[in-house]
Amino acid sequence: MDMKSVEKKWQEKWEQAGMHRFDRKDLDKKFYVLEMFSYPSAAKLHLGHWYNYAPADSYARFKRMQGYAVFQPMGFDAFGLPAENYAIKTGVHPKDSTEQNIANMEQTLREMGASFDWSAEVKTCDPSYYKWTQWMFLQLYKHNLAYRKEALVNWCPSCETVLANEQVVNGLCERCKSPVSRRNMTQWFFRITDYAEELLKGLDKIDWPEKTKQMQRNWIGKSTGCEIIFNADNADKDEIRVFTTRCDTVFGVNYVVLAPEHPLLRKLTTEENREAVEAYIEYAAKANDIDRLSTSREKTGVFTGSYAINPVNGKRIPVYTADYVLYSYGTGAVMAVSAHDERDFEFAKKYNLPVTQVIKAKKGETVLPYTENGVLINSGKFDGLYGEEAREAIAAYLTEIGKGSKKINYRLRDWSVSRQRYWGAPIPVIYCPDCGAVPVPEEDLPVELPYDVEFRPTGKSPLASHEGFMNCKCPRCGKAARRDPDTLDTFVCSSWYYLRYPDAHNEKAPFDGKIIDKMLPVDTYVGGAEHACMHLLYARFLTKALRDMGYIHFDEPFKRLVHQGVILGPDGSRMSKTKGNVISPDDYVKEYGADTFRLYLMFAFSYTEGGPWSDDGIKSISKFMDRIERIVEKIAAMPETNGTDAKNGSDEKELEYARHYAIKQVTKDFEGFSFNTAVARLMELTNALYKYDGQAEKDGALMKIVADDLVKLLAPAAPAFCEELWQKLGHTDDYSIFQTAYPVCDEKKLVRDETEYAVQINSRIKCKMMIAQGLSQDEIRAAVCENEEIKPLLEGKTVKKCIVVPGRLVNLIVG
RNA sequence: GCGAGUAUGGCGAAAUCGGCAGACGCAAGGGACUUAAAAUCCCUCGGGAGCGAUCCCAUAUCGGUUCAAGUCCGAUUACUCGCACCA
Repeated sequence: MDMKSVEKKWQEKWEQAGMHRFDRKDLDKKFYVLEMFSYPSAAKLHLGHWYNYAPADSYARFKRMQGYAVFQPMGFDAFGLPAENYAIKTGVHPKDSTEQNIANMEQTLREMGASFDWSAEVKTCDPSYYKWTQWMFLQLYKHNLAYRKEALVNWCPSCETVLANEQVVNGLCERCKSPVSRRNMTQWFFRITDYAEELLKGLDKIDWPEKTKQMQRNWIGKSTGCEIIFNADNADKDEIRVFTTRCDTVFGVNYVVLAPEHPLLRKLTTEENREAVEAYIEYAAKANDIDRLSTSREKTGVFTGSYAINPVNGKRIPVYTADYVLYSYGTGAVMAVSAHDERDFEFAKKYNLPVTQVIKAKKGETVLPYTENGVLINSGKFDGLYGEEAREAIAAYLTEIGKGSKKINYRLRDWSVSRQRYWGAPIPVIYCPDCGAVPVPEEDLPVELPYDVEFRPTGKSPLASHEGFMNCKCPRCGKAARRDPDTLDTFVCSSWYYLRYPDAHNEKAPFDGKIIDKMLPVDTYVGGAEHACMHLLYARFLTKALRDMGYIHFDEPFKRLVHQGVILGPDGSRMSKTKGNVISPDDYVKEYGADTFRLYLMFAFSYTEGGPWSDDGIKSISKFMDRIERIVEKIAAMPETNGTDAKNGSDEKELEYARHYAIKQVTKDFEGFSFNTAVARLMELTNALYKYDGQAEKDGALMKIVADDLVKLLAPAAPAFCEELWQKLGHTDDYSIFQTAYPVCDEKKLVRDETEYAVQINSRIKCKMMIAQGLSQDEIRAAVCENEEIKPLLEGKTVKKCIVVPGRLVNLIVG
């Protein structure tokens, strides 16, 4: 078959008929299949796009044939650094390159033969979209979920912008890999931490890969403990609050440590220690820049000269500062228990501080530092208590004396969303000398991104030097004011796009809540695992925030999540231009066609695993398709009965069995994204059809039925090819195979008269035998014992036990 | 260091709730058709022993539970991913 022209022909037909357009009158049968939208890159679709989109589209087509009203949209995550970096390098404006790239990618996505509903396309860089991204910001602001504060932020010196914690990988910028430093800047934040607990709990209710859920759990990092107040031994009795998960060790506190950024640090530093402490603060700030990475880094710190009082035993203990304590976690201060914490122990050894044991192992020797649960000693009235019980008792005591209470801490930080870059959605805030930060009124949205901007980085936001953009009037008092020169993190744009698709052309609102409540959640979301702690977490946060504002009424955006695996280069490492191991799908599509290439991708890999690329089998897939085409053509030309009446013989039953077995398995495999086995089952059915065709007498009508089903089962995976075969089979009145019903398995056809059993004696296989359907266990046992191969082996022995696994095996235990 | 995951022929991979390991395919070898090639069709194909029917070994390694283990339990090794001074 000439795949090129066949694909083109059908792609045009589908488009003309609007077959993939979702019709709102089908809302009650909706099935929302979504693939993560892509960044519009300069090149055409790469293998990763193909591997994500093509099989996922087959899944969507499968659901459509099952009778669902499938909604499968596509769009572009079009703002972001690469377009801007490209612009800096080449001078081509990000808007121009992005639009060009989008046009190219739309073209190849269409050639892929995927059934996207292009009428719902969204592009995040389009003012009609980012108007509503800005609207989201305003709603979060209105509900106190967006706030501005000066904060130590991650700064990429090469991209000259702030990065979110999620975008810092091993201390390096996620994009350009340069070391990230820290800076104090005034930034906008989203209060994602307000949702920490719900984001954690919600994971139990969704059908996501366990690994991804685990990653989110770790990222949120819940820990249960206690906050304890240590009063400084000074005139003000300043309260040093520490967080600990081990309040059972509180009698063993040897010193207290403040993070170098802690606000109390300078106050608690005595004059004779000031010089050393100031030097240390500076050292820590710099060290943060260079190697926060290394955990084996030696602990350092200095004494402040002050002391604090342990609230449980009144002991006077020194206050230190050390950068092994992080200001951003907990309270930024810790109580150091040298005997029962590895870090404190190391620090104490280095600076010759005392080590006080207050826990001993339940049995055996206690080697310090001992960090496990244990029995309390040297802890006054709490001596003898163990582990959790001890923590409960001490927490209760601290509460009683007003020096602490139970506390839950999360590792998750608020989401920093300001970016000092040009190519993004402007932050809709105006700064008035009198009124301060004033949100742009909703009716003034969008705050449009001007085109004529010098986007080469200067360390300041490019928009800051665009006077036409910056100057405006304060919406509150009308005085001259300035706009926020920063743009929003692109993850803000992508945190709500799945809500826009179903109502993509709404000009009055981001979406109509009534429609969204019916269309969402996304039934199946397909995309890469690399977004586990970023996009997938942000989207969940935004969904919950919008729900609490009353705009939507569901808790989770993505009911089921599937990650495709990664296709590596032929050498087994990640594809990259520098390694020169990049495989281009285009060459294969040109040679074999898009359907063939898609079918190969589905067959050659376990979808969720991926693996190194090899094209060893692509020819065989092409042959497999030829093989189907030949038998289809033969059957189409066959007279219905071939001059005989060979009906309902054992060969016909076998063929029926093969047909229904394939229906059952392929259905199950598609549902489970196990495409490789689904294709294998279709190969088996094809083989069965050939085998039957080899008979002298055959039932042409039956073969036609089987061929119809075979083509239908294959259709989601090779759509244009199967449309063509469907016509060859004589279905010219039906418009499209995708408007026919997916085959349904008839379980009765899977019941065979006889089944092959494996017969074991003492768990060793001795022979195989056919056993009729419906025999009782005793009858099976009797039949097996009479088997001519088994009987001699039982001579002179007694059968002590007989295990029958219906339809599988019989195991005789003899002695 | 902590957490999660993976490990099956020459290769890609299958294997329901613990029930015939290697489905399906690639590569390889042999054969048919052909003047020849391509295409197509048929056979063999985890390892070892034997003329043979058969027998033994085999799912990273070691041990356990079970009539029965790729699958469950414990330990070990290797690789992948995530987190990484989180108190």
